[in-house]
Amino acid sequence: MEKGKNGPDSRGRPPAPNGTAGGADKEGACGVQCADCTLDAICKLLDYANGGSAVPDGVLLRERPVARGETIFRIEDPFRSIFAVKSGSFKTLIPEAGGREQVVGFYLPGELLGAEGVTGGAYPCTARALESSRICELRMERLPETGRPLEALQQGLIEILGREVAFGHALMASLIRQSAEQRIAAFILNLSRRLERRGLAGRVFVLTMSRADMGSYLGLASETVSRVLARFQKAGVLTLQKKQVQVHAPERLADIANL
Amino acid sequence: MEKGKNGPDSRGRPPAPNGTAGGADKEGACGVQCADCTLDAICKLLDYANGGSAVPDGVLLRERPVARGETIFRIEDPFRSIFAVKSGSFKTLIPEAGGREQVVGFYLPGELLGAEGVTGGAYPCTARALESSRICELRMERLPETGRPLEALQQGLIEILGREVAFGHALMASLIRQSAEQRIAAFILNLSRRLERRGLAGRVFVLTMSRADMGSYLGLASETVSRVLARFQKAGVLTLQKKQVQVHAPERLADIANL
DNA sequence: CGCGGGGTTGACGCACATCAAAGAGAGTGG
DNA sequence: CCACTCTCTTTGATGTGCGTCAACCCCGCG
Repeated sequence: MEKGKNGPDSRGRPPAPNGTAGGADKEGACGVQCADCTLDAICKLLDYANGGSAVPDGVLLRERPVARGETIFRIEDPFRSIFAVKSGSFKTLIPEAGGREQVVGFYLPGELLGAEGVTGGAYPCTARALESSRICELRMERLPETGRPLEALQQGLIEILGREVAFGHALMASLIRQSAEQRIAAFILNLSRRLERRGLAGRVFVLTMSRADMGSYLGLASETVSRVLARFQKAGVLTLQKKQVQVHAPERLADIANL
Repeated sequence: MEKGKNGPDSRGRPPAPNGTAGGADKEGACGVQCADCTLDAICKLLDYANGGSAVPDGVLLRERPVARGETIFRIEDPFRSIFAVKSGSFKTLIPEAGGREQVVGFYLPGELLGAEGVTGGAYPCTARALESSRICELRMERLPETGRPLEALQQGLIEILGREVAFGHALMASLIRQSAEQRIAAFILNLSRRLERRGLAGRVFVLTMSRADMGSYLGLASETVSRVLARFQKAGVLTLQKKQVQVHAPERLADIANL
């Protein structure tokens, strides 16, 4: 359980209208620095890290705000860009019969979105913001304009995709065959670790997605998610008030998840 | 219809083999030509396709035989090579608590094994032959010796990994939340299509893995796999004798799987 | 103030895991 | 060539985790 994709972010305030002009809020506390972003290696390569770039405009778009509920790409859209989450959180989903949607991933600050579309020319899923967020966009189709050697860029991509694949395997192993308690324990723990890896708070954070989203992702009914979380709270493993979780005993979660 | 799980692309990694019937494994009739192998683009690039290669020996090892039950790489082994299945079939697995093992993938002729290890420097799972098989091995660490531009090789890798990721998503969507019948129908159908894509027989083939392996992969008990297959047979959707399956009504399978 | 969506909680039933036992090959040894 | 063992498969009986249905609560919003 570990690698990849799912999760919320650690912030706490749901929706700010639009562009919380950063300051008065804790918005600052919940994003990642470039140094903690997965896209950083590529940004640096493009000389974007220090601003004085000779690269044409429009190849890398920095820090665009995205409103809660906004869709940044839709399934079947032609593949254009890879996105890095700078703050906030996203889910990816696949439409299902009957108008339902299956959540296939959650993305936290510092993680990359859309790399799955690099093959096949189209995105295999839809990506939607769970709260008001900020993203960087790397327009793949315009990379050749930069005149940079592609080799290092490709190397970066390979790293990213390789991690996704390995994570996917581990994830499958943890979902299939596990009880509801095990899945949810692993999920919470996973979120916690991913946040900490980026230098964010991993013991106290906000579950930005709905119980139904979690359930869809974990293959459980939202009622079950609710019940299990209540059980965890009763057992003193964590505390939750509304969407905010505080993890008291990560080791007990690990134990439940049988890691 | 609900989740479409395999859609247009359908690559993947489930299981199955094809092959030889009967008791001894002869793998003659069930292999793929180089033209149908995923590694082919890279082989060609190395001039291996036509034999007259200036590339140092030992970079690409061709057609090594592998005995049933043999392990070609183990979890945590340092990453060295990517393997292409030329004939036979493999499973990949992750050890679980309690000595059990979780099957995370099946690999058929023409498919690639081990690409997941390209990141992180180690294989994230163990790969074992389900029957006596043949593989080609591409030693990644020695690629630089070839003096070839890496760009095209990398491009190939990106394609491969991208497909894996997309497939993983679709797979998750199809496993989570589906009934035993749906999972098994989708599984059989997936095998069938993957075989056909490589020019092998997709209506009659051999399930080289055990029911327990299938169950592990699909998140079901082996008894359930057995029962469901029997039910399918009774319904006239397929016939099975021993490990050999004959699919009579792929469209009914698709219907059950709700594709 | 009334409406609607998300969350919690309870009752009920079913699909599937688990336990158990018997049958079918396949490999081994005498 | 025939017992013997071991593994894999099948089939039956029993139990239970969690999905489904339904009611209710809480909160934000128009």
